[in-house]
Amino acid sequence: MKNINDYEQLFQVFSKMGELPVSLKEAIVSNSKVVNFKKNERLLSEGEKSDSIYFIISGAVRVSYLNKEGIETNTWFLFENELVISVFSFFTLQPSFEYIETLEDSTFIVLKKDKLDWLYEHFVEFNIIGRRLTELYYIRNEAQANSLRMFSAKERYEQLIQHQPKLLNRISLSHISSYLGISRETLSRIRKK
Amino acid sequence: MKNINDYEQLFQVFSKMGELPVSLKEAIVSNSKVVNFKKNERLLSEGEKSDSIYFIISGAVRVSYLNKEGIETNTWFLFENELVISVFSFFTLQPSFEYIETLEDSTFIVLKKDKLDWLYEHFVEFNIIGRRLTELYYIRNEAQANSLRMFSAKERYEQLIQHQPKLLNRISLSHISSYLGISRETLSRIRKK
DNA sequence: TTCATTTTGTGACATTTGTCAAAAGCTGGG
DNA sequence: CCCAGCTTTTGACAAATGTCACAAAATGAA
Repeated sequence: MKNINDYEQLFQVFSKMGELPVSLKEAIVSNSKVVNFKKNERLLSEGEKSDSIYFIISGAVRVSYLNKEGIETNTWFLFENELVISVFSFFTLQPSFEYIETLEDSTFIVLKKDKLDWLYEHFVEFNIIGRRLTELYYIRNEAQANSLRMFSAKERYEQLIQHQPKLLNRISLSHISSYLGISRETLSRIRKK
Repeated sequence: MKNINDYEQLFQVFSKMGELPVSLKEAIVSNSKVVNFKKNERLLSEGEKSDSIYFIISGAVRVSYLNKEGIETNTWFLFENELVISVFSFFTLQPSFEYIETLEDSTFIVLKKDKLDWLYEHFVEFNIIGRRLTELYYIRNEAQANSLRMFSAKERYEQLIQHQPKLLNRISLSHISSYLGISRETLSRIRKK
């Protein structure tokens, strides 16, 4: 089932971050799996530990949680060639308050955390790649926090159109509204203008 | 001027993240400096590149930027035993939109980015420490973004009292208000109740 | 202590955003 | 093609938060 070509995308992403010797590539392949999920299936539920990292070969996912009124709040949308974890749970090993769900039929490479740790240990240079990728996702996250602090609902929507237009094609507006930190109705009214 | 004892705090923080051999400790000392800043001095201004990482031995700083109306917006407050950079600028090497300013007289260990990269290169296990620290700060940042999306102004203030009460002792309310993403006046009214 | 400066609090009002209920629009399976 | 179920839009109104102007309080230097 596993096909070496499935890994080409992953290797390209990793190679941009640092040295990726063949021995490390082989170790990644032999420690991971390729899995398929249908649309609206869960990779992770609330209360579980996020013990796997997913690389999206194709498809899309959302990382979300239920706020105190039980309303879905989306914190991330991720697409092909991106990595998915529940940041808090994965890094702290504590149960997740978030869940992860596919938005489309999707194919992933999945690597268990203990295997990842094993790779970090046995291929010390792999820590460079891990560090750089963490930095990149961190920057994206910070941009989100700043945007929420700094801009009005309308401005946040305009920024999204500018910087992440593909979201609008692939994600429903109600999902986007909670990502922007506003209500469904407010987003609808912003768009009307 | 540089005293080996100045580094004890830093070494403790690093040691919690991973192996810190003596040779690496020595390399850190010989590649960094200890510097003092008075209250309200700038470590970094807008437009400059954040090319140094600061470890706070004592004191406090804020990371801030001016929003489009020219109003200060604070994104981070950092205290002793914490590390300070302008995340975006430091990781991307692009000019910073943020500035970094001391809130109190402060003492730092300062390490230039090129020296840090040299350390990462020559002590590969140092990447483990760097990766883990990046993960920790990432988690904190994500908690901020979620809080801004999920909670009302009042709730965000209550969370701050619960989780970071020391901020109230050391930081002015007007600085805290922009950190919480609300106006000075609204924070004042929330507090009255 | 005194006074200038900075920070914080208040009132009145404007604006933004949320909430609830219902209508309209869209979509995929049969 | 049609309908059930989902998503989006709309209206009316409520609540939260912002803005401006100014007053009060706190702070710090002389």
